[in-house]
Amino acid sequence: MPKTPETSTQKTRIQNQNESLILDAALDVFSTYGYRGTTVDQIAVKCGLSKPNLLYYFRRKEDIYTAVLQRTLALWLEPLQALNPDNDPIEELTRYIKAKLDLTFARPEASKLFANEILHGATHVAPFLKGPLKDLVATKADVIRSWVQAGQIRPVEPAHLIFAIWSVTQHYADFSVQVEAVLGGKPSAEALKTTVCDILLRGLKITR
Amino acid sequence: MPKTPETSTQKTRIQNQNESLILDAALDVFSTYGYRGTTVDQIAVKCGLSKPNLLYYFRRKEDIYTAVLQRTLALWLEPLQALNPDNDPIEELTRYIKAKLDLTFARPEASKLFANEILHGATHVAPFLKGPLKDLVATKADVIRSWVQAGQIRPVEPAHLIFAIWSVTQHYADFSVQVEAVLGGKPSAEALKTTVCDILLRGLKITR
DNA sequence: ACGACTCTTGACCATTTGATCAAGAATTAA
DNA sequence: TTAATTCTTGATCAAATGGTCAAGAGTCGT
Repeated sequence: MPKTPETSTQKTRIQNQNESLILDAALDVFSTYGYRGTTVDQIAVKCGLSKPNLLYYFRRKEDIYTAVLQRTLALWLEPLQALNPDNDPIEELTRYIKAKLDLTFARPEASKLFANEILHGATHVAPFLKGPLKDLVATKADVIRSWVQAGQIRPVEPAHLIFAIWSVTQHYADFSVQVEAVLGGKPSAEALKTTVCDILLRGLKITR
Repeated sequence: MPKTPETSTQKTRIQNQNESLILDAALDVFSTYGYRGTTVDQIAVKCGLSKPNLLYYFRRKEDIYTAVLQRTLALWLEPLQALNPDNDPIEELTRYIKAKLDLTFARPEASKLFANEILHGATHVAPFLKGPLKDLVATKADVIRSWVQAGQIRPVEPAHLIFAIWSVTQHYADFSVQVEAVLGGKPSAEALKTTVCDILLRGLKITR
């Protein structure tokens, strides 16, 4: 009986190589055209493989989609996980926002893919949202709450501060077309970091 | 020669009625499934007309899409247009944010439709972004700049403050699935207004 | 070199879907 | 009522697309 890649125990050199090729191409195409707007053939052309060959590595189009989505989720949790309760809150939040913006500029396709998935009901990542993401936000909300109680920052709804950081930073990836149209060009990544931190964090600083 | 609705000078009672039915249904479906994810038949079923009948009123699927998109654009400009330079800046910005959030909760489909359009390259609204939207933002950025120069609020990059307001408010429509998954339920619209205004505007207030 | 397994693809299929059209039903103005 | 116009739809088409398959090409351990 011929083994299919999915059921094989050990991955071949060629398997690793081609799956990687496919997922890279798929990220590009899915993030640009959405799930339904993407054809398997588009991905195939982009990575230089034939359509049946793609479907040899991933049985269904949906399998490609979930695989590429899965690969980006870890990337999403990472920066928030690093929020350290023992450091200065403004410094920590500044670092977090800057890390998020770095991600936004380095991997805008990942942001767009995720945005599209949520926008259309998150049918493939609902467990992720209700599980790991919810838990992580709860944990980090506690961190922010502890900063408030220690008088290190002014009172704020922790979860909504996190939402605000997410939405503003990802806005520059997801809505880049609009941002560039309105500004008349790409904003500088470095200037943006200062500007965004300013808008989001200045209200948290204790003034005396 | 039979007249097609598009070329007729005066619209019939039935024309007005059915076009409205179609566009209402189309907004729902397009905002949920995206452009490619939507079939003409889905819209037809939703509004109780036959598919060929839809295509009698709108020749192509794309015409339905642009029509429903067009109808929402005015809605988008409205609240920002009301920003009045002669009033107190914090009050004005608070009013703007609350109006935006009201829109978000009243018409989340409109927000999602727009988000989806931008996310996928804004191919149908590029002229809108580079024209009316850009102009309006420029005008209102001047208003904000004048507040800064008058010492009424602390210095801020006006365009990016506007972006921040857009992204945060629309986040609660576009990413509602994520917000609700993380919070474990729908946030209260009224509480949200206070929270969001707080996060976005507290940093602008002059402290003495 | 050989045999077993893995990889690749041209040809093909079934379904979906945007769009057309002719013919009939409903509406409207006279 | 009548005739012109507008509205409606069943039937149908062509193209796009997800997915299959058998047969051949390539790879690898021995």
